[in-house]
Amino acid sequence: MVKRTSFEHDACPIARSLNAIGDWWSMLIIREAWFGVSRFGEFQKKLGLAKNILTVRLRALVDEGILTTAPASDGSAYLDYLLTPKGRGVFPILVALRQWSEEFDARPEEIATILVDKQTGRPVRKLELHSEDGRLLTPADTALRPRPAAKRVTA
Amino acid sequence: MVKRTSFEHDACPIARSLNAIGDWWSMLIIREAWFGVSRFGEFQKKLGLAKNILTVRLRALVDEGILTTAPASDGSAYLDYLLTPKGRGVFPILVALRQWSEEFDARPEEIATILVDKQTGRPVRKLELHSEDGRLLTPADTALRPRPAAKRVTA
DNA sequence: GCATCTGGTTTTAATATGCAACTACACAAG
DNA sequence: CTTGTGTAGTTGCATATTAAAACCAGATGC
Repeated sequence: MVKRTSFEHDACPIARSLNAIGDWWSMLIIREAWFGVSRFGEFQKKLGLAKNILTVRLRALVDEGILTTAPASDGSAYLDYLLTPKGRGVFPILVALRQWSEEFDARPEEIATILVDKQTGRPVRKLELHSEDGRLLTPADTALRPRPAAKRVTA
Repeated sequence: MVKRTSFEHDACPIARSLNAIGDWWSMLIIREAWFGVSRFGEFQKKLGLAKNILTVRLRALVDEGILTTAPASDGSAYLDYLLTPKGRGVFPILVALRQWSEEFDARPEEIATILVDKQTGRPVRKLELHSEDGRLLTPADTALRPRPAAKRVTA
């Protein structure tokens, strides 16, 4: 490849996200972490990926501040990989991916799980985008604008 | 790689989504298509990716039903690549990725654009997840459950 | 103290990526 | 009709990244 294109300095926030979590495994690692998986071996077993890849991915996720390593937790002096707030912030992306599959997948019957409201056990609604004043927005109701110049902290 | 792992038959909807649009370029192609880009050369110029890669990606996206080719549109008898409903359905994922960057990126000042409500020009709210009966849900309010057996169409 | 488990690293092979050069076709000008 | 230019790709090759499998070291278990 000569060099995998990096979007680290791209001005598009989507590209920047992808740069951090847009590869095949990172998102799935975050998904597993979401489910409470925290140990190297557990990730490896559940995802079935090669250990060297897992090593690299975990390190990258830690570098990006999406995971942290905690010295221990269950006694055995090994590492726990835990989601940071930034990592937990990926949740809407996971939900969006999930809902896209649910809506458009060619074989939805192969999908094993559904996301439900814990309180009622009923499936959740689709993600909604609202305006500042609370109106439900469709994609067509939105537009992109240049970011306003950074507002200086009043000093 | 011996073989790039495929999640086509994975039961997890997140993995299935990633299988379709989880690679470096596909999401960005969809983003550009969202902005109205439809021609091969335009994609190539805006994204700066190699033409062979673009060819492969576009074909894959067409195969997956995310894009369609329309015979023409502006006169010149070339192809237009247009989003299908499935492709437009990616919008929430794009928004989620964007908002994640906006919230957690280490250098948010480098982000060039913001998503606004067309009507007021004000930034949109964060994506919201609601229960069936309208309560706003936090990640902790949700759980995964096995998909109920497919409901047969009453026949 | 010896085997085994966990958490990796190293080696090697396969695949994907990217660049550049080349082809095919449409359309326009001369 | 011949040449020229722009679009839309394809092909070939060098290199990077990914993956599998073997290997290894320290901790644990017995």
